[in-house]
Amino acid sequence: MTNLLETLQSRGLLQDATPGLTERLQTGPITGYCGFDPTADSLHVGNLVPVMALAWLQRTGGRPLIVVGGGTGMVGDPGGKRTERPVLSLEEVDANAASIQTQLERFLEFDGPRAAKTLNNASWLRSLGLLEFLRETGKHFTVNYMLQKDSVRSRMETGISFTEFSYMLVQAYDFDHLFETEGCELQLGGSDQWGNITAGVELIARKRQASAHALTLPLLTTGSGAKFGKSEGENIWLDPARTSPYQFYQFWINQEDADLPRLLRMFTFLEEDRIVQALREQEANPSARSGQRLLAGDVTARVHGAEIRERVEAASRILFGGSPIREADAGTLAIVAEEVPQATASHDDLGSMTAVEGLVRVGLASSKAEARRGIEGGGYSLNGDKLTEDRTLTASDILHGRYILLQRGRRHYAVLLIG
RNA sequence: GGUGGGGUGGCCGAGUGGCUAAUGGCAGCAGACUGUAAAUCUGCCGGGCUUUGCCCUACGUAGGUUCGAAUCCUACCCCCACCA
Repeated sequence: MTNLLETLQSRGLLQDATPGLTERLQTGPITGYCGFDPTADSLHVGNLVPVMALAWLQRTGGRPLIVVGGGTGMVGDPGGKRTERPVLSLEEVDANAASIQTQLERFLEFDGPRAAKTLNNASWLRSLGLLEFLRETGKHFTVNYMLQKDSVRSRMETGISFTEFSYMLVQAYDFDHLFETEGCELQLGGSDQWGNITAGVELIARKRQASAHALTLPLLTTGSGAKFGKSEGENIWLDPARTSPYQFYQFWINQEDADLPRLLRMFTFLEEDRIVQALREQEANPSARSGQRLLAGDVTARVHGAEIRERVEAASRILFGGSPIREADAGTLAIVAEEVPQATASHDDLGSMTAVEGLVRVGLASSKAEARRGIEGGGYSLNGDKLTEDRTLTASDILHGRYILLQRGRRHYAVLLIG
């Protein structure tokens, strides 16, 4: 069985780990957990880093636990926020946790001896009394210890609320609770979580004279230094209702060459040999974008299934294959129309509806003013021909009696269905 | 608590009575080049509209002075520095 740390290291998924973890792993499989924010009913691409890490934990013999923060979410993070975080009801958290679990099932095995398990910390935190907490948990920490954490220290100048100050103890309590009830000895988290995680390690050490371990994951940015996992400011979600599979696929296809080595290792389970080979192909013939195709295909298939992958690949081939869209046959256009954002218009609308209105209707522009500006800048096309000015849509714009293909830039397509 | 400095568009940061929807830079979108890449150059970049123009909203908050305020005055809130 391969070693967890070596695997994570080679996958670019290891930022830091407590010193004793290597030794501990030599003695046998470990149970590890990672917390997720249950504020949405879907994971997004940014969440995939810890998910992949948990998957590797399971694949190297461990047992992954997922904790949704229904309890910690109630305390919230007051720092820097203008409006109070909406407090979700237990039902909402449960519902969100359920849909998140469905998504996780694509990455983790929820059956068998190493079955992954989802827990909600509300179930033990909400009933926790203050005095009990202070007595059982608070007494194990000195304020001096807490003040040494970077997260606290960096806030000493500007001020930190008691709630926020205490947050690390609540998270430590989680870890201790899981240690006791699930035999969980490891917590994974983003590198910004190091302080909070080690607080849990500390609690377990003092309260139980036992050792637990921390492992942090790298903060993901693109080669250009921007936050990863967003497109035009929007999160890329796993839920097809939030981000269509086509858009999801396109997100990965559009990654830069320079990021491919990292992304292929982080977000796929492909063997190292296969990745090296793919990168070599990419370098030899970059314009084929085979690396991006491999990445996008792999991740899309895992999240949405092989069948959906076929469909979005087909649509992408048509749209980006180079042949003029006006020459596409009805079947081809039907495939495309299925996958890209679409809106409908009636035959009666034609003759009065303008291209600008069409662009707004299919969502390629958020307002008519934006659409007009975009046309002036040469940013929009209709059926593959660049729009040079706004004009009325007519019956002659309809392809195969049904479709008007609109486009922003080179990458963003949408279809207006006439019916 | 005292003294001084400051709060400007997604961020950084100019502006200190009208020519300011507000110089620059970053980010973002688009165009050219290319490979649905990067780099580079160019355009757009508060919002809306019946778009050679018009209308909203905006320079911490609330009032005030003025024909006219991001710019002046008053109060309040917050931040920073030094002092206590």
